[in-house]
Amino acid sequence: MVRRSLTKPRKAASQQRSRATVDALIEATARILVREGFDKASTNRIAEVAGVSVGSLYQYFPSKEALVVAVAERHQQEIMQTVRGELAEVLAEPVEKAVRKLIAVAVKAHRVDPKLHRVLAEQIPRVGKLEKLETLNPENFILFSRYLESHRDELRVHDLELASFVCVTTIEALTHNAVLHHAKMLSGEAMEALIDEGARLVTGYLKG
Amino acid sequence: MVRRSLTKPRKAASQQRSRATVDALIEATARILVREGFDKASTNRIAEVAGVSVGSLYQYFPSKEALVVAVAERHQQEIMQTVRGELAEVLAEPVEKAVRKLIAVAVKAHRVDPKLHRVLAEQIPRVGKLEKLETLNPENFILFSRYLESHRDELRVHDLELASFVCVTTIEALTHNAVLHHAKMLSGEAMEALIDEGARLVTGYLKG
DNA sequence: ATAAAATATGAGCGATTATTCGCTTTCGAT
DNA sequence: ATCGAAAGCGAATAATCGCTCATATTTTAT
Repeated sequence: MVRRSLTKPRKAASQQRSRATVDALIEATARILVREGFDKASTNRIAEVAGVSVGSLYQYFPSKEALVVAVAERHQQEIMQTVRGELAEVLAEPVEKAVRKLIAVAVKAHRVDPKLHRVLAEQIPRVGKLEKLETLNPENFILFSRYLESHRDELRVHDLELASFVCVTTIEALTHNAVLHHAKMLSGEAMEALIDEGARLVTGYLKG
Repeated sequence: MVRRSLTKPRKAASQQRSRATVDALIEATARILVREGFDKASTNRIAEVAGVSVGSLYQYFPSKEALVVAVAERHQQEIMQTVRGELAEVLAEPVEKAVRKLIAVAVKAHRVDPKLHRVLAEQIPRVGKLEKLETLNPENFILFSRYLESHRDELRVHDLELASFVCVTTIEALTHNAVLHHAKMLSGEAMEALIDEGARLVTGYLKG
C-alpha cells in the first residue's frame, strides 16, 4: 500500500520552535484584525505578518476559521482571568457592593483590548464554525448565578435563573456599548457616572 | 469627444417594470440571507433567485454592500413602524405603564422577522460601507429621551441623556437576547415573565 | 411607424483566496 | 556522525466572486 500523504494539520506542537510559530500566527491574526480588519486577514497575509510560510500555518490550523477561533479564545481567556478573580473576592459582599464591583470589572474587561473586542464582536460573520463564537460567555451566567444563590435571602427575585439572565445581559450590554460605542463615556468621570447608574439599575432590581 | 460609457448604476427606477426588479432583488437578498446565510449571498446567486440578470442588479445597486444595506433599511423601517406608533400612544401614560408597553413592543419588534434580524446582527461584517449598519437605531434614543423629558417630574434621574442610554441599551439587549438566543423564553408564559422583570428593572431605576 | 430612452441580458474578465504538496531544513536521540 | 521525525517552505492550483460591457429587448413618446 502506498504511503498516505496525510497533510492533515497536526494538533500538537511538541518542539519549542513550533510553539513559537503557533504563537506568532495567533498574534499576527490579532494584529491584522485590529489594524486592517477582518477582510484583510487572508491566510497568506497572516503567514507573512507572522514571518512564517502558509504551509506552516496549515500545519497547526486546519482552516482560517480555526485561527480566528484561537484569537477569540485567547481574548476570552484574558478577560475571564480578570472577571473570575474579582467574582471570587466579591462572593462574601452584600449586593450593593458586589454589583458595583462587578460592573466596574465588566468595564475593565472591555478595556483589556477594546479594538480587538470590537472587531470580534462586529466584523466576524458568525457562520460555519464561527457560529458558536459567542460574545456573551456562558461562564458569566454560571458565576453570577452562584453569587445570587448564596445571597438568596437578600434578594426579592423568585426565579434566580431568569434574574441571572437579566443581570448579566444588562451589565454586558451597558459596558459593551459604553466602552465601544460612546467615546464621551470614556473619561473617568463619565465612566464613574455610568457605573453608578448601572449599579443602581441592577441593585434596585435585585433588592425589590 | 468620445461618448462616455457610463455604466454607473442609475439611482431611480422610473418604470414599474424596473421597480419590480428592484423589489425582487431586495427580497431575494433577504431570502438568501435567511435561508443560506451571508456567505452564500453572492451577487450572481442573488440575481438568479430574483429571476433577473447580474447586469440588472448593477443597474440599481452599485455594489453588493448596497443591497445588504437596502435589506437592513427595509427591515428597520418595518420595525420602526411598530415602535413609533406605540411610543406615540404611550406618551401620556405614567412610567410604570409606559415602560411595560415599551418592552412589550420591543419584543414584538424583534419578532417581526427574527431570522433576518439575527442574520443582520450576527453575520454581516461591519466593514466598509456596512460599518454604520447599527443594530441600535439612534431614533430610539431620541424618542425615548422625549418621553423622559415630558415625564421629568415623575423621575429620580438627573442626567436624562444618560438615563436614556441606560434604558434603551438595556431594553434592546434583553429583548434581543431573549428572542434570538433563548428558545425557552419564546413561550407566551416565559415571555410575560421576562417583560415583567424588564419592566421592574427599568421602572425601579427611573423612579428611584 | 419610428426613434430614442429605459431596461434587461449573461458570458467572461481580473483579482483574490483558501488550501495543497513535493521538497528542504532543523532537531533530537542514539 | 547518523538518521528519522518534526518543522518549515512557497509556488502552484482550483474555485469563487464582484463587477463590466457589448448587445438585445421592451417601453414611451411622437
